Amino acid sequence: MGRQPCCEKVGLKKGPWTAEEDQKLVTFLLSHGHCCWRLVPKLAGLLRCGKSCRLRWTNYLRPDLKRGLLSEEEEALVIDLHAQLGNRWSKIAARLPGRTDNEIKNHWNTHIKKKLKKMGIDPVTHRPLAQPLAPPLTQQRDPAPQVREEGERCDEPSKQQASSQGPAAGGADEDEDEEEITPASAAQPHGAGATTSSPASAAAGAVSPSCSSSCASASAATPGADVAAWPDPIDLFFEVDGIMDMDWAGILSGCGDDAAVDIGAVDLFDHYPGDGFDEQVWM
DNA sequence: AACATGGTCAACCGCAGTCGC
DNA sequence: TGCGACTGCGGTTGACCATGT
Repeated sequence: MGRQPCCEKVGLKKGPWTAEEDQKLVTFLLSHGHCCWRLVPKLAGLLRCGKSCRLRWTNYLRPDLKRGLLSEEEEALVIDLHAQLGNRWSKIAARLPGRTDNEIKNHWNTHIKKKLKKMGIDPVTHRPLAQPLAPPLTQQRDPAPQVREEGERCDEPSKQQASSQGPAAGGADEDEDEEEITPASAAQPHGAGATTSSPASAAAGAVSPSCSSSCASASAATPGADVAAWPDPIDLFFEVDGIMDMDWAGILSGCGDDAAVDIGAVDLFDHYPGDGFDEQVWM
């Protein structure tokens, strides 16, 4: 369908975002939300395309983001989920509150892949590298687990819970996840969910407090590594979400093309005292 | 100290999916 | 039903930083 580029590429800025741009975007989104990304840059007074704004917001500016390396538990969960879902980073990310698909994807490519290879596991199929295709089912089911057996994984199982409830137990969104098992998973028996749990089972759900610091943080932020208990990321996520329901009509009507809404007066940090949003960053 | 190499991560690109007309 | 607009996703790129020589 002959579609137009997401934005007129002329005159639009590309590349790294400046602090000023970030601030404009955040200020705008926190005070007005976004109705359609296309309009955001215009209204916020940015020379970026909407797509770029969306990306910047979701991958970096969202106040609920956790920064820093993935904890071992999170990593293990990612492996587990990857075994079931394949490269569906967004779905995987959905199970890791505070993490973005981009972040997970990067971490997978730079860290996890290597680790798995080192251990002789094919990061794609989650099976032993040397193993010819189509090994017996029994064997297929254990990719992730192996990882753990190799011992590199967190001595503790904690994350497992997540996994255990993760996809399988998940609930709500499970529906799709379950049916949408990917090639990888295809390769993998799909009972993946259930099975995968192997890891999970192995882990046996006991969240070991011992788990590294990261663990702590992980669980803290991830209420419980317990998916069932996971806050709706959405809940956490926003208060801001409310934003998305704001009176756009008003805003839009109030501004023409060139109209960069006067958002200067808004103190965005008022919305996010503390938590994930570090005011310092902006100053 | 200078250069080369490798690793990491933010950002871009283009396609696919969804929705409304 | 078909088309266009828009969003979301996954793959890829490139800049920056750290480490090694």
